[in-house]
Amino acid sequence: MKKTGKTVVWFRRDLRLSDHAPLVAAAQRGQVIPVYILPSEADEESLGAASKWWLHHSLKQLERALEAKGLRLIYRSGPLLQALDEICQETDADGLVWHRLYEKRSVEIEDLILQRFRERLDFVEGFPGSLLVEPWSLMNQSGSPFKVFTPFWKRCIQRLSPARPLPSPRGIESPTNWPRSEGLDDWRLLPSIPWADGLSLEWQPGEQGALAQLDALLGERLLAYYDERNRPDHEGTSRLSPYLHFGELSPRQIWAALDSFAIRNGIGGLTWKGWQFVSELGWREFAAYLLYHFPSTVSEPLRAEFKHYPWDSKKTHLKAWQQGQTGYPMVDAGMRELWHMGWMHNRVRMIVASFLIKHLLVPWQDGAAWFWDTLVDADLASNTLGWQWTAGCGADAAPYFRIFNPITQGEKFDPNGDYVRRWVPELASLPDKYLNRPWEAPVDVLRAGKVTLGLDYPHPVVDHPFARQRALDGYAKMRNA
DNA sequence: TGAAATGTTGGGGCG
DNA sequence: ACGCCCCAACATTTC
Repeated sequence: MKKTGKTVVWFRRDLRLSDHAPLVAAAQRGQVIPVYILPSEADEESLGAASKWWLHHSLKQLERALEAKGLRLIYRSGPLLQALDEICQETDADGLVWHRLYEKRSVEIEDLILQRFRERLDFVEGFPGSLLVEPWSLMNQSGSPFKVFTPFWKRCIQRLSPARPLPSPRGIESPTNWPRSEGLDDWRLLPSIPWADGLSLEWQPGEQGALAQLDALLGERLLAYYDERNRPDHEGTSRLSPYLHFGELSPRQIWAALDSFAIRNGIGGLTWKGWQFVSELGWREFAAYLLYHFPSTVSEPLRAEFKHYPWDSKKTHLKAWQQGQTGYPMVDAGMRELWHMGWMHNRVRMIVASFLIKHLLVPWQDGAAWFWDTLVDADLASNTLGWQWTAGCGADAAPYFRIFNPITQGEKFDPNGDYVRRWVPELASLPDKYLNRPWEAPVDVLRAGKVTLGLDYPHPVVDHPFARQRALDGYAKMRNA
């Protein structure tokens, strides 16, 4: 092997230049060759439509940021191992670095890479950084993985290193000859239907967008987070999830930003309500942790007895849910927000998920698949945890009998009806009293609101008390089986 | 980060 | 003054 000091930086879900340990390490060695490889289906869960849209724009931004440093971003297609092999040979690189990912197949591939390339190259390393804590480094007292959030997170916090985020390296050496690159546009990541127009209005993918969003959070939003995070009618949440998923921002950067915000404003200590937001980062960690230790939970319930739940998967019901036509305004508002934004408020995610699983008895995997396809923040670990949590079959899950009432949840968390009226405009003229229960409205109220049920807006697909009882009966049946 | 049924308490209307 | 009922408000239990 010839020592060249050239290093391939394999970008994955770390589409940023700051706090990027592999990039820093590569820049210290010598010439840097940034590469993004579109994984083949055998390498990774194939991306949903919304994720593809995001990825396209995020890569464009990364490309631009690298250009400003005199670098290019080389595009290649999988299989990953082969593509990495080729690029290293073509460029004479003797180094290969990347950020670790933690899904099962990614872990396996990284092991293979280490085996195969360590003999040939001078420097081969996967860096931590996508998570705050490596999943294998944390076990409970009996040596098995945590299955409950609170003790997991307590240990996590104890373990956290106070390391500061790394600045983006300056004066990176670029190679004299650039290898060939595929064209990003040729990958056709953008959808062919005009669906993504709404996404473009709502989101700014890329590192700059991520930092702007973080900056917007650090102020009133963060101070009010504890009280506002459940209000889908307000901008109460951080909206950092897609940036975190694609690594346009690292959890360590967020942690550090929150820490210095607290110090600047003289609000420290564990009592500060702002730490509620940090615990949301904790749930992200917990999700990745669980998926690492229990990879089968992508498709199988963690609690095995749930395999016997008597699902009733009517495709018509699934479709009504997907299209936001269930006749329950809060549910439909959420599903339409999802379609328009590629995103849904977390409180509403819980409501629509509970509705699909418990009111319609559709298997949670079908809901997870729809979220996977339509969310710009679709994340295998978080999606799996979220759906299993709602279904009651996961770790630290909501008990099965905790069935959200889509009517009262709407009235409680969208008290003025702003959220429902925005996404279900055909009901906008109804008074608050009937907004979440239009089928109870007297005929003259419906007429005044210009609503004809079954025509402008659907009748409820199921009766709530009936559906609730049916779900509970199913639970009893499962336990007896 | 539930909802609904059931139980308890206390004020007020009323005969 | 008293008992009775109703019901809101809150607490507890159950799913």
